[in-house]
Amino acid sequence: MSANSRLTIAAHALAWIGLYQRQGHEVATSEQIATSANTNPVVIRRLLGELRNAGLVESRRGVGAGWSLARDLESMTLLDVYEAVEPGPLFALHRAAPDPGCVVGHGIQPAMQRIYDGIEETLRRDLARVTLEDVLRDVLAVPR
Amino acid sequence: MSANSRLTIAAHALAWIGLYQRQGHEVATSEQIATSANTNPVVIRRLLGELRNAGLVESRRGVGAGWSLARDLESMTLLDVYEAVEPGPLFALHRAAPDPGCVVGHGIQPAMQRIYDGIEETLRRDLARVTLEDVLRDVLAVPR
DNA sequence: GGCAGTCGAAACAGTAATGGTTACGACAGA
DNA sequence: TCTGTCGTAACCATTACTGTTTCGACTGCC
Repeated sequence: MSANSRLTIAAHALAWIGLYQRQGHEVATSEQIATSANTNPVVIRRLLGELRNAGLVESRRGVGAGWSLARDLESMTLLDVYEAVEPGPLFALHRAAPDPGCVVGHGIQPAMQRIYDGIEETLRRDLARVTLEDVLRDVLAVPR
Repeated sequence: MSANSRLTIAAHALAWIGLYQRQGHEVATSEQIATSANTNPVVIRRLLGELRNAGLVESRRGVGAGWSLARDLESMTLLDVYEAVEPGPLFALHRAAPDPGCVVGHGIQPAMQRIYDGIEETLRRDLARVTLEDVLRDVLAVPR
């Protein structure tokens, strides 16, 4: 599976903003977050833009601009982040429709779809169990 | 997520071979399976080659050659198929290592990895619960 | 009013995975 | 020897992700 790092980077950014605000700062810049995540500020802005569409963060423009949390870390789960940055399904069905004249070709898509739906439901439950507050706590608990 | 159809096509192929053998045939050709799955025989041979490496199917060469099941459908689970055709992890960590001098950059990877490990474990349990026999039964149960 | 810092967004390149296709050698049974 | 099928390499098109550059928009401050 061609795994991507979007969920990881998004969680990183949220934890970073949360910690930074806890230290008394108003907003965090994409530049700062990009330095911590070792990537490009535009990559961060793109991801945070999706999180803003989902209502997780807010952005200010102009001098002294930057990003701030729209909600408490405690009220955000990894499922919220996942839904904001990962639109597609985990598994795909056939790229081209299978032969409807074949018994297997006819029945395989509903059968697999039902299985995939169940799996995604479990994944979502797992993701919903972890808040960003949990993530930040675990991050800070890692020994130096 | 750039979902692929490898698990779907592999399950399709196995169900097809299983049903075909149940109808009294010795082996199935990649040509037949490709027709049912509406794809190219080489795509099927590539996938079945991975399933053969995993000990799920066998192939014969020469005239009258083709593919047959190496085990009963009842003894194969979607987890076996998943492991055979999907090597990578579900979620990736940072492409480039985050800043180790930053608290978040330092702790984020172990924290996220632990979460991802738990999620993959759940996924594997889900996949292990479904046998290919279940899949074929569900496929045949889909109304025309 | 102008300056400076930051976001917003478009555009482009590089990389990788996936899937489709062609081609051809290897193999084995008739 | 012929034929049908696998085994495999090679190539291409498409797509997604990531990184990068660029420039306009916005806003606070001087």
